[in-house]
Amino acid sequence: MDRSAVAAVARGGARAPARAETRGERKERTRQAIMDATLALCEDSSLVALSLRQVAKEVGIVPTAFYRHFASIEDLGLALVEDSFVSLRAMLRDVRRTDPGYGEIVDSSISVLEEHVRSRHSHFAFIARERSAGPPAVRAAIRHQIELVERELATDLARLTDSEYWSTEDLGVLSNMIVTLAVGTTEAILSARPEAEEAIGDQARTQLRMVLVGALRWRSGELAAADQVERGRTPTHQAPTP
Amino acid sequence: MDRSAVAAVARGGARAPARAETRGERKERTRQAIMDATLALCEDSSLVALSLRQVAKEVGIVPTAFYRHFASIEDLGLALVEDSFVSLRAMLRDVRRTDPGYGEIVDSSISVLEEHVRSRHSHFAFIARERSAGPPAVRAAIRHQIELVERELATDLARLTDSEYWSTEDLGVLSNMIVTLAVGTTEAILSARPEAEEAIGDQARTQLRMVLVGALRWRSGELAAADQVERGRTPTHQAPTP
DNA sequence: TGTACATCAGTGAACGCGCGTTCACTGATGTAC
DNA sequence: TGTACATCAGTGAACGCGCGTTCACTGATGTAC
Repeated sequence: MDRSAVAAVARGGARAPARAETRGERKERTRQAIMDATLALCEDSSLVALSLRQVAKEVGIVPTAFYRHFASIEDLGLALVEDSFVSLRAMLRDVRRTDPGYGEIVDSSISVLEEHVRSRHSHFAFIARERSAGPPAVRAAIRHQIELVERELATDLARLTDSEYWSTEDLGVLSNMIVTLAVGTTEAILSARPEAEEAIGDQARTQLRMVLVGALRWRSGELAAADQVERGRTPTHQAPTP
Repeated sequence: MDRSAVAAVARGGARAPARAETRGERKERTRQAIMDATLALCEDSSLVALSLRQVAKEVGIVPTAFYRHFASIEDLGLALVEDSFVSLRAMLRDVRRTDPGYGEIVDSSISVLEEHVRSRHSHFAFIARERSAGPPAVRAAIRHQIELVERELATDLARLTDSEYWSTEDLGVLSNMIVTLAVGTTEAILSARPEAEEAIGDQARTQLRMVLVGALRWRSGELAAADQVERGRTPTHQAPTP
């Protein structure tokens, strides 16, 4: 008896394709099935708790067939990092596509985040989870990718701010903060019940506004802003002394 | 042959105690040894990837003796959450002990964070890691504790801000943002090489200042601040229109 | 203080199970002629 | 177009190993009298 889903489909068992697949196409499809199954299976634990046999069983192949595609679960994890960051970069592209002069950067950016986290749920969950819990190589790969995103955001911010007031270093610090908040918002959306999602989005919008209000008042290399913070407890509504 | 470290110590094998331990004291010591060993073992993976036998071996007891102390690894995890938040709350106490009028809240708070993350390294790493990767019950417990901390911080902030400008809701949003940044800083310290720690602390200080500058300019229920952000790209140095 | 019994932290054998990995294999697909 | 051979995705048996959990046990500590 043949219980292999992949093999069954290959022989036209389900939705018979008009044209027979080539060997390469079928292999690619199995590879994708392995990656999809893995994302689903580790959704509520972690890659480090997942066995090759569980994955194979979910896909409908024999455990040894796994090795035709990946050398190990860790290797598979690295491929999933690649895929997940393709999703993340698609999101960044959408964020940038918004006209930055339109006056609603904050609202639209968070909306784009919400939308992508919803539609690419498992990719974003994978990044958020394995970032701190994955196998060492996977963790390192994710951290590296996030660092790249941070640097890109810093150069975006450089275009939007006055270079007279903003040092390269402080742009990096601001970029890091925004990325940290985005990661936090993503985690919140992922772990919240669906009806709470809107509230989380609103919170994120408010946070981003608070940060940008601070950013506009910021002047690198001066203690004025910091002094202001620590001197009074209510807004002074005065211009900072240059 | 007896290779049980616990048993050996109990019989005075190492640094013989002046007074014989009671049965209860010895049990408590083994319990602590289990918790310490677990923190050490899951340091670079996760609780979900840890076996009862690994823990028992590390402690020097037979696997079945584990059950005298915990019903399962998950149960042990919940005990570790308790312990870890004792460390975290000790940190919060130290943060609050700083005179809030002293004018260096930011510097001293981050220093206290750095200090505690260093000295209670494994507790903070445990929270950061299992928060998103632990067994469901452990994850839930950590999220609950963090939520409590967030609410406490919100009431602290209420005392430091002008209630005319700040709604309860916005205080919660600000509190959530500060906690998110603190978690991010903790993760960064934990995963950084020691020589990079100072730079991370400086970054955290700058971020907290940026946020507080924004917070002082914030006025709940008004769009003024947000409009400001989106209208111009350079600081206007003008008072927000009320 | 001495004795008899209860408690219980830790032991050790045993169980059935899922694990990663090896190996020789099958048979459809692909290719050279 | 037809044939002979090569490739290789997936198979299935087998391995030794570590797993969680059961069970009856040991012997030091604790307690009642």
